[in-house]
Amino acid sequence: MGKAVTINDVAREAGVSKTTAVFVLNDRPGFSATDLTRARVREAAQKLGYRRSGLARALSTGRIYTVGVVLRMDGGRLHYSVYAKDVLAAMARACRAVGLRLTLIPFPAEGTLSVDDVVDHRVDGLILVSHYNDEFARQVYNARFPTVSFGSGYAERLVDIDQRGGVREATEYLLSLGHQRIVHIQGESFTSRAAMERRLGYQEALAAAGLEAQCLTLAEALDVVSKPDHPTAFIAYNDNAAWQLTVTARERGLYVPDDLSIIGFDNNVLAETAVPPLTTVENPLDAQAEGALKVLQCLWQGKEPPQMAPIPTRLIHRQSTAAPPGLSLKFPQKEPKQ
Amino acid sequence: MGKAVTINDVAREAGVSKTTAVFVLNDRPGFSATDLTRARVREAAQKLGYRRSGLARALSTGRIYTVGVVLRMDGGRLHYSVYAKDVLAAMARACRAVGLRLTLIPFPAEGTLSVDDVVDHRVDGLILVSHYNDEFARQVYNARFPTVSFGSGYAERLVDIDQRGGVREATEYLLSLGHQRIVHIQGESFTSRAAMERRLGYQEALAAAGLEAQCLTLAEALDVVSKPDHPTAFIAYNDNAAWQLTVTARERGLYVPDDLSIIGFDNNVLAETAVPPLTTVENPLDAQAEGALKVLQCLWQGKEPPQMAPIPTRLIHRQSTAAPPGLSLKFPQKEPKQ
DNA sequence: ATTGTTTGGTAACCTGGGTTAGTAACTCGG
DNA sequence: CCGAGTTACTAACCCAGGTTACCAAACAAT
Repeated sequence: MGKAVTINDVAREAGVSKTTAVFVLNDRPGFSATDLTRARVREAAQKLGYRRSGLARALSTGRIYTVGVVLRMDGGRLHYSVYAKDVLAAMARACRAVGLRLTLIPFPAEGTLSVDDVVDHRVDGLILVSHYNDEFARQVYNARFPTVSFGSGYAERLVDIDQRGGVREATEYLLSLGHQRIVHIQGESFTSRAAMERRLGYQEALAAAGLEAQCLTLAEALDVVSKPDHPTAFIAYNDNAAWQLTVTARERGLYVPDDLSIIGFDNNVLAETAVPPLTTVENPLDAQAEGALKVLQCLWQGKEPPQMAPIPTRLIHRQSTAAPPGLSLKFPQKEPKQ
Repeated sequence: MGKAVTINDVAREAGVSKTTAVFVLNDRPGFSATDLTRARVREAAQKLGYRRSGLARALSTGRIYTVGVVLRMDGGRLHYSVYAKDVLAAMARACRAVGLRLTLIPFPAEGTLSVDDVVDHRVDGLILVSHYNDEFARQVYNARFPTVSFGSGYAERLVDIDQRGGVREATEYLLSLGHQRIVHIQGESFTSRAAMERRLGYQEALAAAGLEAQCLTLAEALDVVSKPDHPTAFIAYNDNAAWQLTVTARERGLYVPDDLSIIGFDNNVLAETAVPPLTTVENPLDAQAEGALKVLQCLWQGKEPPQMAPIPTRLIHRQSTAAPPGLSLKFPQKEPKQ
């Protein structure tokens, strides 16, 4: 618990000025010193166990090398838990890769944050995830604080994945398997950007195939699946909905994928855990996190960041998709039941 | 993007010294100033949009009011995702309540962290969660850095819940319902503190009732449940295992709780989501988080923190528990099948 | 020998707050 | 009206680093 060793202690020990100690330890380009001097400084630092104060450094350089992630941490639904953890993990990896630290700024369950709250967190920039509060976002952007929106949210400087393209590709895949009656299970917050984009992707694909689109809520879909002439394929807003549908289908005596094809979205642990494992659209969180940091880095350099193209997704093929029952006779994939 | 307003700007604008400005804005007790002076300083600060730098403040006070949470963020299993998010949320709430910030220090998937890594994160103290690396914990403790272990982990200054008591109570509840054949589904890492404690709680309760204990892995339990003379009750290491068991039981044509009682542990979103919702032992993460911060606060004040008593748990009654089938005739709870 | 240039190094000041030790001016009791 | 106490305020220094501007000595070129 003794006093921390400072650069002054090191300089004194090495018998040089503070400036020399700083320059040697920072390998400052253009600074010349004899090898002997360098060695002496390094030895002194080593001997005293010198560790420089990131705080003081941050104060004089004006950079603290930390980004704040604003994230709703309440909200108990299963899918959001998994998403929040995955986003944080992706951000943590991306930060680590470029030598940044990460501070969690939980968005309160009720009320809101103010710019002052946030700035007091001592961060160089902000990543807004799922804040569900455009007023807050507007404040932060207005304060000209380096900020980027992650996924759905305030539209300015938004780094998002290609929600629409992902669902379109998934829908096209179902069409290519021969499905004609494909239903979309839409997100609960119909108006959220992500929910709208995903629905649009589905609608575009069906329109291109000349088929009629049908969007249901999860509850409606769970209901429809027990009807005799249910659709042959569902494309869900996320993995959780897809999973719930597989469970319900199974209870109704339907086999996935033999009787029913289901595609999810996110490719998170739920998709792997589901029985059968879900075919799903990958949500490239790592790429998205890297993209968000790139935008912040632009802002720190004073450049206006380029408009980011939506990050491409990828369809992950697992066991929840197959040709529809009618066609399965032509391409037999299972024993006919009974 | 203009230069930030400093306390000096405020002082100049108000026509007072920096000291006066600082003292007025901090409401320093014992400092006397006329109301006029106070008003002038406040107005100047308001007018210029002054916001004090937490960084500079931290440098001079030596406290940055931030705790680091060391947490493994990889590890894809569903239950861990939920747990990690819940722990972070609880820590975030606890920190917020006492005016601390929270920095996430992800424990790398491979390799380890060093004390230097961690100290560079500019935190006043550490909470070690699920680090799974005692060597790292030892290093940090040896460096005399204010640190507390959250849940399982290095034993020094451990803040934990009453794992054993929770399972004991749950087991006793099953006994009180009349169950005689109760099986424990044990955690995958048999040697982890939490897994051992929970198993002990189960064993203690059965021993007290003069019954034989039987501990199985989840795989074994899923297997056993399809046998004709399966046990009538299971107490699982966590909600996820309990849930998987309900799903499997359902597929085998068993109804929960009529044919089978199941209790989980954690009371997280999985327990609520399961069908039927799980009776489970509450994992009081909020209390645990508050406890961990209390320990840190002791350390900051130079006091050796008292040994924390395990935080009591609570049995949450939901729909996955009932009297065993044999007794249900005496206390009819369902229509006999067939 | 004189001048210019490079090498090696340092004093002094900067970041933006917090704190200590004082000092003038006013008030009060005697 | 004189000393003691209080009130109102401030100069100077601290935190632990980073930076600027400059200087003396060594060396090179004229």
